[in-house]
Amino acid sequence: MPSSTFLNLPAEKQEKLLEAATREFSHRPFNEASINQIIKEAGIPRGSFYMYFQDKEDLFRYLLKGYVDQLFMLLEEFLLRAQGDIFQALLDLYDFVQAKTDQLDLGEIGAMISIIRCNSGMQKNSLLEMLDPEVILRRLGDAVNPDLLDLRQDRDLGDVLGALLVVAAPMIYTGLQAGGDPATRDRLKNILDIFKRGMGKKPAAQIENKETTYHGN
Amino acid sequence: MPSSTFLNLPAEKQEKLLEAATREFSHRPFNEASINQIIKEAGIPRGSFYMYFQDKEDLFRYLLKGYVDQLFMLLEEFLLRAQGDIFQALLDLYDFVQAKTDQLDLGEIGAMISIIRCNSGMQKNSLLEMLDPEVILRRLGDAVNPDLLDLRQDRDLGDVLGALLVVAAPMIYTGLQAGGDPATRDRLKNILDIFKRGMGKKPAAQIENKETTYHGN
DNA sequence: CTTGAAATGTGACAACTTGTCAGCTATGAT
DNA sequence: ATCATAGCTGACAAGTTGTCACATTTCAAG
Repeated sequence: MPSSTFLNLPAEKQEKLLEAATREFSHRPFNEASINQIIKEAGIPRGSFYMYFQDKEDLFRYLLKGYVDQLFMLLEEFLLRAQGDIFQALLDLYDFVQAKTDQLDLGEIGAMISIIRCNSGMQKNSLLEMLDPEVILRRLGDAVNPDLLDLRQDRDLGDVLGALLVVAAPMIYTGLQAGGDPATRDRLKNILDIFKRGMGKKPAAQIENKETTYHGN
Repeated sequence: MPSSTFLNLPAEKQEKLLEAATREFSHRPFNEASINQIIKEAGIPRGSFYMYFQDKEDLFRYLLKGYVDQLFMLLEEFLLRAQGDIFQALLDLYDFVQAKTDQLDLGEIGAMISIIRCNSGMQKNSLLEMLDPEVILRRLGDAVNPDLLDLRQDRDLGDVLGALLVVAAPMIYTGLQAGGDPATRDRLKNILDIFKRGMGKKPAAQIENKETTYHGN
């Protein structure tokens, strides 16, 4: 978290730093990104930087948090449009992000995508850190239509949303990396369908003997 | 990947380096871990280190890969014991890892747990990187009993296993961090059950017996 | 206005870090 | 005994980070 000192700064100065940071983090992965470079470009002295943020990680998280917030807002919007159908909304989000990929320079989402892409190696899943079920439930719970889901306990909505996002999030940026490979979208769709119908064998087709054929693949 | 030079080294010397690295990485998170410290402790000169590994990340990945391999082997073993029931095997793996937590110093798994714990901040999910569906399918495909699953296309087994591991893996080390909080195990069990039966609303008539084959404890 | 204490800004600095490279030594084939 | 090859080495340049003593601004009270 940035210090109050930073938040009290004129908005213009804040943005200059944040922009410089975005540029740096979208060109070099976290461990290679240089505070020196950022402050040089933002035109603030070294000492000041450490007034504002604890360290590089502090800055990185703050930046990413902002972008993740935007993603959540997008997902919320898609949920509303799809009448609370979370499966549909996730596919819509995938398509939206994918479309933005081709026009990277367009606004905030583009910047986020660059950062994620560039940090896909070691830091790839810093994003996933933010997928805490509690948080998800608080943010999306109201936008989801529970009538479309098979919920049997209070906790189920949180568990379902958590699992969905944990699976969908990596696929969304796998899609980014593959640059719109339709196979990735296909897989996302297939997995969502499997989640919907369940992966356990249904009684109708149940077969009792196990030792017969499951060694050949 | 380490160079062939490293792999040709006397096993004793290799281990000394790997052990030193394990110690370092389980005390400081990746970006703070120091190659200097590692080589000092392993008693090899700086130049040599760069003969063996490309850089710190190269070493870290190699180390982690070894541990992840062990986890896969464990999961495979649990699969065999559970007659190919992947849901049961994941719960068994959770319990096994959890039990080891209380006795950290016991062997390789203990070391792995320390590293994961220490790198839970920024690098938390480097592990997840290794959860590529293709790899999972190749490693576990044969040990899974497909008769227990509702598979409708060739690709479904890979997609199902991929999704299961992506969801279960973070929960397994969330459990680690919480130090055996029973709520985490409960949640894992609940999510697995939801996956089995499906999260989409069923037409009222179709709801039938669910907990037949699965002996949850 | 003046004063002075609190908040903020600053850049030189010490203590690291990393990867490289010119030259060293061991190995083993001829 | 020779020599090429592979492996080993540590001093080094170029970079990194976080700190701290000091400078400057802000602003309320006298």
